[in-house]
Amino acid sequence: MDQDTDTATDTVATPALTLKDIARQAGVSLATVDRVLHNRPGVRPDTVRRVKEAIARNAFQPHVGAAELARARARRFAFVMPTGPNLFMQQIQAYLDEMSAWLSARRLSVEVVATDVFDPSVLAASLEALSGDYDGVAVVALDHPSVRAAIDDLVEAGTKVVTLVSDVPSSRRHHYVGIDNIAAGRTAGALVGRLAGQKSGKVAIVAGSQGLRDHAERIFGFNQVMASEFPRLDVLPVLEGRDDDDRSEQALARLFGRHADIVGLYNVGAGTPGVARALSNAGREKQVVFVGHDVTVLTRRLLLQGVMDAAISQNPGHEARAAVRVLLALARGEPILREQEKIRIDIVMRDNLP
Amino acid sequence: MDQDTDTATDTVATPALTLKDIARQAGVSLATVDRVLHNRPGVRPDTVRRVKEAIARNAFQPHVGAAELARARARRFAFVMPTGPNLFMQQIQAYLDEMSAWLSARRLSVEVVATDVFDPSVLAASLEALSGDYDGVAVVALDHPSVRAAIDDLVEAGTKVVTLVSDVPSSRRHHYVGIDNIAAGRTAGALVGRLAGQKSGKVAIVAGSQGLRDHAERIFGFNQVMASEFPRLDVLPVLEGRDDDDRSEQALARLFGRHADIVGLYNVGAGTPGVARALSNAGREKQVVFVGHDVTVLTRRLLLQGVMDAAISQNPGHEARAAVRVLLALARGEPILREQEKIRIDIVMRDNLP
DNA sequence: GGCATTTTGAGGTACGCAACTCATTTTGAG
DNA sequence: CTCAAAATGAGTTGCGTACCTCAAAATGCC
Repeated sequence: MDQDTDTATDTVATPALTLKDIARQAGVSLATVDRVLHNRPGVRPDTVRRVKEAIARNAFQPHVGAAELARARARRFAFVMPTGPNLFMQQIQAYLDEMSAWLSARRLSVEVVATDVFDPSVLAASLEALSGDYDGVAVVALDHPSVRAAIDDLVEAGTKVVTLVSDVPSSRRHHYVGIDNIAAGRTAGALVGRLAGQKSGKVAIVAGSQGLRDHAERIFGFNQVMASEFPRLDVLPVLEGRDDDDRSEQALARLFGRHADIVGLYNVGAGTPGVARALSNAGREKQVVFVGHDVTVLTRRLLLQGVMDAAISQNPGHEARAAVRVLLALARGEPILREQEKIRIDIVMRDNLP
Repeated sequence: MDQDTDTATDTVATPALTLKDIARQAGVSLATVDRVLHNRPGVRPDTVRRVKEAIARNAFQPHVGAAELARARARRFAFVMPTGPNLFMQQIQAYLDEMSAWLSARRLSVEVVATDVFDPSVLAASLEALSGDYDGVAVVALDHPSVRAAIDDLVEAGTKVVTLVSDVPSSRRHHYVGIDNIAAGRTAGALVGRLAGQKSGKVAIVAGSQGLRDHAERIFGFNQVMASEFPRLDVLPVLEGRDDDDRSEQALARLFGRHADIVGLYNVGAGTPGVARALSNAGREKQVVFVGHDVTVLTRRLLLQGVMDAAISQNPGHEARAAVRVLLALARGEPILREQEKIRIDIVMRDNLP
């Protein structure tokens, strides 16, 4: 068998060391290695150093399976998410359900806590109530001082905390699983501008509320791009639809009445059904470039019909799984694969619908 | 604490059964359950049924950690990939390297076998040579009868096989990790057509070779969309650049000389540096919509400069990790999370550069 | 009904680590 | 130097599964 003279083999991973080997190398007992590994007290600093060196020198990784097996209690994670009919949140929950086999094979439990995430004090109270019972918490967080305090308390108590979809950058949360909303807004702006072709005219924006951090950030990014790259397009004042179908529809219908030269439309949040209705009632589906967020049953149909031109999307399945994996890695003390857990800004058009 | 009257908790996963429980429920011994679980011979069909029922009834999942710990030998996977300076393949390897800690914590080994994947007999021989030594093989496969036979042999021998980036649909491979190239071509077509605005004119295509399955499929999808949706654009015959910079540049330069009204350009494979050079030498960066594939150092720069308008991309990190996870799940007999392992067609523009 | 054959039970060992106890050694303060 | 406190060693148990052996029971065939 000499055919493989032009093939090379390169080993990526090898070891097979155990804690016993580390103990021997460091010249200490298993018990001491264990103490160091779990930063338990009662080890002289110098000894700690020797053990850590031995671990580093061998790039030793404790066997995940063995560690998990040896644990006394199972790990519990909580997902704190909004009540109500938000489709995107429902999708995240659906994907959590889909993981149940995966979770139970690892003896993990994930509980969904539904609460009013828009009321800071209610949300903060819900978070405080979790203290001590969970190894990790993922939360769709409103950025508010009392929420921040609640998060910091959890972290202080040793719970791993991940913010989901919406971040609280000033808190001590360990990780944020979600997209950069300014970049998402910029992307929407670039799409509206470029898909409008050489046309000039006005561009409408419908948002849930400018008080929501993610909506405000998207609008900011959108305007940034429009101002610098598409001066021929004139951005109208933001309509606030409160993510409500009827409100959005009516506001937009009035706007269409006043302006005949609208060539672009950016829907920042939910309320897509109402926006689409207003658009078709005005008979402008074909002339107006319509960009929105998230891939749902509805936006999928609108894309296929050509009413909607592009959807900016963050993959809910990815977010659900990334949040679980990050919490697990944090709890185990494993490194996080940043590349893997980063949520991308997806541009979805008709032909690359997932 | 009654504040949480409006919060609900929903448990996603619970159990904590073991094999012993299953044995008791099925009225058999542990040994018999073990025989059924690993389909070892010597169990009456009726007994098998009873055991399987007990497993199903309880949605029992063997503890992954315990199973992994109890295994005698470690699992070995091989990645069969092209030799040479293909940037995309190098990225996949880099991401495999990045997983080394993750792998060794699970006592998995991944070896990269470099070979000439474009020569069917060499590739087939490389695959045959792996037989028996590996639990799983991921291969960037050329679609050719002898390669298909080699894959089928591996599968026959009990090795799990995943095709990577390029598929061999007619083989018995267990899974394909990669994108739908027809849809990718369609997406490219839609982008070129829409970003060209109302302009009419000619569209150029540069490919590596129409003999490569993925390139041919992309071109097919591209033409499909152009014909049906952008009749005002005239697609020129495909230039073959063999993924070579100079060849691509020269061919394209000649084309620019002959046609003054080129408004769109689709680069199907590699050779992007040459394509970009031809474009700027002709002084047409601004008038021509340029869409290509993959996000590399180069395409990133071209996107930022505005020379390139969009890149269709498949995430190499995702592909590397998905291939490993799929092989592992197959080897363990775990279910595959299809949603998670599906490689999406990413549209990357300047503002959503990863 | 006796026999060979198939099926099943019972039990053991090993895997690598967490978590614990208790005895022993080392250390530093007085 | 003495003694209490701190640091460490040695050892045990259990986690849930894979994999193995050997004996016992059940089955089917003539």
